[in-house]
Amino acid sequence: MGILHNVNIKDLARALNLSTSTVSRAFRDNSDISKETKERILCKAKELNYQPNHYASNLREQRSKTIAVIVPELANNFFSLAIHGIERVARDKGYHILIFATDDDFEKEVSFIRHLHNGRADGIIMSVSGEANDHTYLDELAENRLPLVFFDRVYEDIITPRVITNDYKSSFTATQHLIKQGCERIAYLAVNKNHSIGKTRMRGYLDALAKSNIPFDEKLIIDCTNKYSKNIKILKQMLTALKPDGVFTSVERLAFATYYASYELGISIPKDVKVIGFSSLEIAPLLNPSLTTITQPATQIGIEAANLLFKMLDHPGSVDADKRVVLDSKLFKRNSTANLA
Amino acid sequence: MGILHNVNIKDLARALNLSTSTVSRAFRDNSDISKETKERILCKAKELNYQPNHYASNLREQRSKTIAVIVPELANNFFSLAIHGIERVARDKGYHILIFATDDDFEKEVSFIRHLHNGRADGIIMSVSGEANDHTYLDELAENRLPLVFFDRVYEDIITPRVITNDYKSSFTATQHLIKQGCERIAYLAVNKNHSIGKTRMRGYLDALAKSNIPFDEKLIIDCTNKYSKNIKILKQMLTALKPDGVFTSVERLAFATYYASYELGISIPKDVKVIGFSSLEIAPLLNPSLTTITQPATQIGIEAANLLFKMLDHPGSVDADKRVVLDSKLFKRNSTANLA
DNA sequence: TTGTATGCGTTATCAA
DNA sequence: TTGATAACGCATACAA
Repeated sequence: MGILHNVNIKDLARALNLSTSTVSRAFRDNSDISKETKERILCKAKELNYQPNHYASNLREQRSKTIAVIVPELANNFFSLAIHGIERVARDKGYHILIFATDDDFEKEVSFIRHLHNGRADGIIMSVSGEANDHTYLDELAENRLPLVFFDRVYEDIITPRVITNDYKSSFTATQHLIKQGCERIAYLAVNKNHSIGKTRMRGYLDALAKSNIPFDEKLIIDCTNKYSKNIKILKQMLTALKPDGVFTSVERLAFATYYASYELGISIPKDVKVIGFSSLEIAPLLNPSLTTITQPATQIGIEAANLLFKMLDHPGSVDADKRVVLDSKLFKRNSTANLA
Repeated sequence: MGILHNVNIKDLARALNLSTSTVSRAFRDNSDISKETKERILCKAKELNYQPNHYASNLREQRSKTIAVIVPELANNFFSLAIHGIERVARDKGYHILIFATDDDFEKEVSFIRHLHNGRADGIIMSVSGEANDHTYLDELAENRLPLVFFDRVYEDIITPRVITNDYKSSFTATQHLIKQGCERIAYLAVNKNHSIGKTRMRGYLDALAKSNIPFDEKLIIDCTNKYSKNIKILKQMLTALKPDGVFTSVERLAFATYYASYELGISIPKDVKVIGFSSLEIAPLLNPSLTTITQPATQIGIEAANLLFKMLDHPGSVDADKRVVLDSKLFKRNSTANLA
């Protein structure tokens, strides 16, 4: 390793007997510069492995050409795919992305957002952590906060563009599907009942029950956690005590937990209990039994969110603050909700 | 949105009737400054939401406090977990990570690496794309290239610290396991036979066959691709034409493809063919049938790689260039290799 | 077409 | 303990 003196624009200029401004011009498109000198410069630059210093450029130009992506967690198929979509758009635009995981910790979220006002990112794409807190901190920054786009998990009362799916409709459809397959005691599994997404999805569930005149049993609404072992305990308890014939999980992870709990208890899916869940798992067909899913267009959500942000960056004012893009999820019927009767 | 003039150190200094140097000192630990002024400054900073400009600091300090992570792909459980490990260490150190996915494209890898010599990152942690190419470009940068740590997929001939698993041993064990379960015609599925990891894993397979006096049939070495549909075609062809009784996949994705192909052909796992694969899938027990895996300590690999890099950054010269950390993978026997006889 | 000079926001050196 | 000043590497306005 040793001394790390990367060659800078001065070195390059000296090596070419040119001024730094001329060299600088060779790397920008619009400036006046003769073809030959430009080629000479680019050639020498390659030879010396010159790379314009990112920090100096950004400081000078007052923009970073990077966008920050804040998500609750990374080990999650939905967010992986969404980030992938964002990354594709960003790359096309010559931008980089900086990823932050809040681990569903509100403090971290606030800290990240505040921190980002140091010029490190030109804009933010975020899926929020929770909303049991006072998040008006976003409004406090309002006058000069960074361009911000929400996706999937949003704060309803913060007015900024967002890309979401039709969670109410999807939940309604999912619940109806369970009912059609013969379920009458359907448990609803949520991680955080107060989360905007948790609430919306639950409304769909409740309304579907009502429409089919199935009485609502509050005990069947189960509040789970983010801890695997704790969830298994909760679910085993739930499955034995309440004997549901259907389980609707509002989050992918809880579908897996339901499988594990059922295995341990010797409860058969779908014979004893049918399972449906929101999930972006690509190998859902390979599960035992294959899992019926409501699948969000995760990559597309990322793409739309990025497009929205870039529109805001490229043409300030061109995107209404209350703009919302709503995409449709898709129901994939598989064996975990098969009617064996 | 509007004008984005973040408050800078000058604004803050003016608001306090102090010089910028004094203000700057308040944010550094070692400098002399009176307790009261420091508190006054920090308080006002909070009030005005002042964040030291990241680019200016980095330009001035000549270090970025970020490390770059280069991986072949992101939609991969192993790399997700490894990145997670890296991120944990980096965060503790007050560093950020910048993630780059090469999509197994060697050109991109070269371009990323070159690009990173613009001061954007202080070091690089990388899992390489392929090695069918001339990658001595890394050596060309050698004199003043960034501190670099390889993990999992490495270039054998580039001398830099690395964190790997004992792939030879794991493959040997995996193949032996299949043999013990009664397999005699074991197909070996690789994505790139020339890849360092592909080669090492294949040697383990070959030696295990030899040790059990099972003749080696070259046709059973299958070179697959990164395209799902193409792989399915290759595997269906292979399963029908060669009738293996065991399949050893050197990459997670190929195990899934084998499942799909078998489903489509009506071939039963594990009755007709047993399957084992390298995989970091956490829900392997939920597959149909549950998948026997060789699982690498992915998160730990990331942690070790990051620790190594930070050691290099903190104490230049303290890590030998040929340092290698070797971790053990673990074999999880499940139903995909069950002996039903 | 090319060169000179200035400033982006910060920190370190030196002087007060 | 605090302040003035220069420098980090680059890009632009302006001069040549």
